[in-house]
Amino acid sequence: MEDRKRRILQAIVDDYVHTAEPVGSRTVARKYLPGVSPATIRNEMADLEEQGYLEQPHVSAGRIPADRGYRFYVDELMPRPELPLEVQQEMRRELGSAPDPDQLIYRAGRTLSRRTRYASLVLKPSLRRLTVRHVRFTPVDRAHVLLVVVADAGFVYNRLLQWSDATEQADVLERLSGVLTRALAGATARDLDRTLLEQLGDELPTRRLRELALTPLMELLGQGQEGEQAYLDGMPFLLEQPEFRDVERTRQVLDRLQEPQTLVEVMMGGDVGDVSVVIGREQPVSELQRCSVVLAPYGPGDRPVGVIGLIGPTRMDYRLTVAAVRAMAEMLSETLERLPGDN
Amino acid sequence: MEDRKRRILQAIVDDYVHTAEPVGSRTVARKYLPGVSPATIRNEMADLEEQGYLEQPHVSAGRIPADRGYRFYVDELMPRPELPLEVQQEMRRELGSAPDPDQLIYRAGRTLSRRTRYASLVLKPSLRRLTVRHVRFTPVDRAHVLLVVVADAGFVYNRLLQWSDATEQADVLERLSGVLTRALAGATARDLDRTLLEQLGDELPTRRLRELALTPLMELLGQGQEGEQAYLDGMPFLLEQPEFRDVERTRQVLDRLQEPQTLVEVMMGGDVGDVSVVIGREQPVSELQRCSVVLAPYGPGDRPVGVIGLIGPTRMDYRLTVAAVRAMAEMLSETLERLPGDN
DNA sequence: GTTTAGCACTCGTCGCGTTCGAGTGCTAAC
DNA sequence: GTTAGCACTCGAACGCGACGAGTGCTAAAC
Repeated sequence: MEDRKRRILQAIVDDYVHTAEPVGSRTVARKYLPGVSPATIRNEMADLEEQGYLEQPHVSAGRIPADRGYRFYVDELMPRPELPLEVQQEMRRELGSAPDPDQLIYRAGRTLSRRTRYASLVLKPSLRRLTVRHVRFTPVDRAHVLLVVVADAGFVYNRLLQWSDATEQADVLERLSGVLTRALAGATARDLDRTLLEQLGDELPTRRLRELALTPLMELLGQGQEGEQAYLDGMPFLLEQPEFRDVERTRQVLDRLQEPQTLVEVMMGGDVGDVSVVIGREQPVSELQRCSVVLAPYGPGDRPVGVIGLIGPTRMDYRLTVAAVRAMAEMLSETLERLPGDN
Repeated sequence: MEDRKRRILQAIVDDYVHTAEPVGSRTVARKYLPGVSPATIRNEMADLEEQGYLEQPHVSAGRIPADRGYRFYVDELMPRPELPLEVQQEMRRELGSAPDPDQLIYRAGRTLSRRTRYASLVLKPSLRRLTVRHVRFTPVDRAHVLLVVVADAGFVYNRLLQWSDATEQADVLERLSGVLTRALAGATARDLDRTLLEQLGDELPTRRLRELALTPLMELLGQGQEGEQAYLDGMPFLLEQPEFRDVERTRQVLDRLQEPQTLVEVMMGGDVGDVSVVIGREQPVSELQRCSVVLAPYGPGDRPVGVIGLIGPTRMDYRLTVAAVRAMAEMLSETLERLPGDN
């Protein structure tokens, strides 16, 4: 694309992102390309529209970026995403030290949405992606045993099991916990093929134990996509955006967004590597076609285990959101590696 | 209040709740009191307004109930709250059996909001209100220990502790867990005065252990109001209500409602006993003055440990919401007592 | 004394036509 | 290839009148 067209597209995206008003040729000429006349810009804009980068809400309005325009902007035109150092520090402070990783990722989402004024998404790592540290069967009352699996970074997964004579079997449960912890510690779900677990089964005294204890454990370890947990935070920030002025349309979006299934679907749409941006219709969920999502994987060290991100109207501040999501994913990963920090 | 006035007030509330339109004397006469002329009704309505039960949006509109009108309705006029048996069964089915109590209360909120189309509130019991069943210190990695407290009904509370040489001290942690569990099992936070914990301290080998282990445990057990956790679900349902047509006002309400602090505050406003209804301005939070809240305590057996409820516009269907909240609180309490149920 | 018919009055909503202006595309000149 | 000029489009804003729901008051009826 010729340089002037790029500059015009960039000008339109920049302006539209901040004003939410269609941008006319006059505005572009005056504010962004003082050397060029509106008429020239009009010609270029007509070209850009024909190529699908821009669209016109109606004849007598200016242009607004189309999905393709945003895509080009994000890939080629956008200034390097950077967050003011002070904002970064504030985010880090707000993230602070949480009492446990669940709280930590929850706070990460919260801070991210507070700081950017878009809604945040967080995907909690499923046990499948983590390394098991500890398995523990704990009697709760006569008829119930709590299975607790502690994983990497201190993520905890519980399951309450029905169990007759739980209290009498305290020592059995104790031994069971020991055996399973020794066997599984350091293993990821991937390592745990049937064989290993069946071998384990042999170590357990009775067949009954095998069923009661091993089956739910395997379920917990192998839980599929329905086991993924996702949080959404900062919904009300979306209402600040003029595109959500229309309550009926907004309701449909938010309705869909409160379905955990949708969140998981949306967050699975990112690349595995760095920050990824999914713009408007690139997204599979039809109700969210006017929204964009910025996602980044996080996890202790470099191992991505979960996803964190932001969702907003396609007219979102990509530079800000990409910078913020990247920064937060990094902070979160760091913190998860160092774990709780001080206090 | 004379019978006719009561009937008129009831008619106005019933009608307004369903239509969201101010109710005129003609409507009342035709639909609810066919024997009486509109003029008579007008006189009565003027009285009711003077006494603060009704208000008039503007001169040429009908009347709508004032907070005081709703209050009288809820206390005296409302038909006995009852949920169709099939709805109750559907709710019970949806609540079903959850893998752990956290999931259970989450689902309870979700189902409650789905079924009533208002937003649901759930207050998770703080450890202070529960009985301790099990205390467990689990090494996670070299530098961290996870403190897990299992309480009544299988509620789980975690805290990640910094700890040097955690792995080497596995057996110490093991013994520590045993000692503390034996000492604390069956105790509520109330029983745990300083003395008991200090006695415990004597049983621990080193002063270092006392600090590392006991301090966070005491914190966890005694955590005050900031330790309360609250969930909000079904926000988008509120957008279906015509009073939330105005985005700006709605944003303020939702903004406030996403503050966990607010939720706790709101949910602490209920009575301890049965279902309680807090109407409009009776509520301390100024942004929620046009909202009402229906709350009920829940807990295993008859011991209330948490609160569940609904929030909606003051023009909410009190009969439905009271019935639903009551039913859900009962189901939840039952389930928490019986615990996970089958599967 | 209570109820009701009649009536003048209020006031918000809706539909309609007008104006205004931002922005465009096209044409012709530079 | 660029730009000035111009006719044209069309949405937003405004004003205006008609409409109608609903009221309060008065006076008559019960």
